[in-house]
Amino acid sequence: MELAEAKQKFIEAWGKLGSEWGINRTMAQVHALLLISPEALTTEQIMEQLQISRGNANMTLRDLINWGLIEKQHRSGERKEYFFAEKDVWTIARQVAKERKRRELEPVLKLLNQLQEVQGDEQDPEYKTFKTSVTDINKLASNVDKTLETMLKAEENWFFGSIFKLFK
Amino acid sequence: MELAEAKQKFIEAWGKLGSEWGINRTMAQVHALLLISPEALTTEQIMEQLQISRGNANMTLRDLINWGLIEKQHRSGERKEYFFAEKDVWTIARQVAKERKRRELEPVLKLLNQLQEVQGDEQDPEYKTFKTSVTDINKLASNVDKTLETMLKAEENWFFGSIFKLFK
DNA sequence: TGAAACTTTCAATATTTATTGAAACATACT
DNA sequence: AGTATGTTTCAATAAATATTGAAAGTTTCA
Repeated sequence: MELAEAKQKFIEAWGKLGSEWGINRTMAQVHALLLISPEALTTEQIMEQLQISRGNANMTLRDLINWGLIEKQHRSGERKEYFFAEKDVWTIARQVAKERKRRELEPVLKLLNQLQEVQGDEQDPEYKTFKTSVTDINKLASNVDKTLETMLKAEENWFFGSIFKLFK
Repeated sequence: MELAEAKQKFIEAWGKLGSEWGINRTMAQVHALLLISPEALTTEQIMEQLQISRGNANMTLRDLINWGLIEKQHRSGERKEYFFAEKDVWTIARQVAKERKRRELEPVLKLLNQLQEVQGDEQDPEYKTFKTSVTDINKLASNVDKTLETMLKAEENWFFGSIFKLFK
C-alpha cells in the first residue's frame, strides 16, 4: 500500500472509531492527522488536508488542546500558529482516560452515591431490586475509578509488564 | 430521596452516560428500567414508563437482546412477551466489553495490521512518523485486546482481587 | 377460516449534533 | 492611525441519528 492511501485510511478509521465512542469524528481525524505528521501544521494546512472550514478547524483544535492531546507552537518571526500532537501513545491513552474519568465517570459516581441513600420499605421488591442494582453498579464503578487512577500514575512498561504477568 | 425520584434519576443518568459512550440514549434507558425492575416487563409497560412509541420500544428491545443484555420471557397461558435484564453487573460489563471488542476494536486491529505493511522510503520523515505511530497504536490496541480477552474469561472476584493486589 | 391479540417494519418526521462562513476581534507592523 | 495578517465567534444551515405511528405481518384459538 502507498503512504498516501495508508494515511487516508488511518484518518478515516480513527474518525470512525472516535464517533463510535462519542468523540466528534472531525476531532478524531484532526488528531490522527497531527499524530502521523512529523511537523507541526497550521490551521490552513489542516483545513486543506481534511477539507473542513476554518470555523470547524478552529473549534476542533481548541477542543483537542482542552483534551490535552495537542499543543500550539509559535515560531519566531512568524505570526501563524502551528499545532502538533503528543506522539507517545501511552501518554495519549492516559490523557483520554483522565478526561473521560473526570467528565463522565465522576459525575455518575457522585449520583450513584446519592441514590444509595434512597428511602423505602425493605419488604418492597421494587425497593430491594433498585437498591441492589445501584449498590452493585456503584461498587463496579468505584473499582473502575480506582483502576483508572492507578493507570494514570503508571509507566507504560510497568503497566503492561505487570498486567501481562497476571494475564499471562 | 423517594424511590420514584431515585428511579427517574437513575434512568436519566444511565441514558446520558450511554449517549456519551456512543450507545443510543433510549437503549440505555430501557436497560436501566429493566435492571431495576424486580419483574419482567411487557412492551406496553416499557412504552408507558419511558413515554416512547411502540416502534421505538420494539427496535430497542431487539437491540438489547442482540447485545446479550436482556432476554424474552414467555408465560404459559399468555401471548404477551415479557422482557427481563441480566442483573449481575460483572456479567453485564463483560457482555458490553465483548460486543464492543468484536464490533469496534477488532476491525481497527485488522486495519492497523494492514497499515503496518505500507511501502515507502525509510529516509522520508512522513513515512517514518506514520509507521512509528501505526506500530505504537497497534501495540497498545493489541494489549487492550488481550486484556479484554482475559477479562472476558475472568470471574469478578478473581479479576478485581488480582487487579487490586497489583494496583494496591 | 376468521378475527383478535400481539409483534415487526419502515417511510416520514423530529431531534440532536456538527459544520459553515462571514463578521467581529486581535495583534503587529509601517 | 491605518492596514495586513491571522484568530475567534456564532447564527444559520446541513448532516446524521433517533423516533413515530400506521400498515403489514404473525400467531393463536374459537
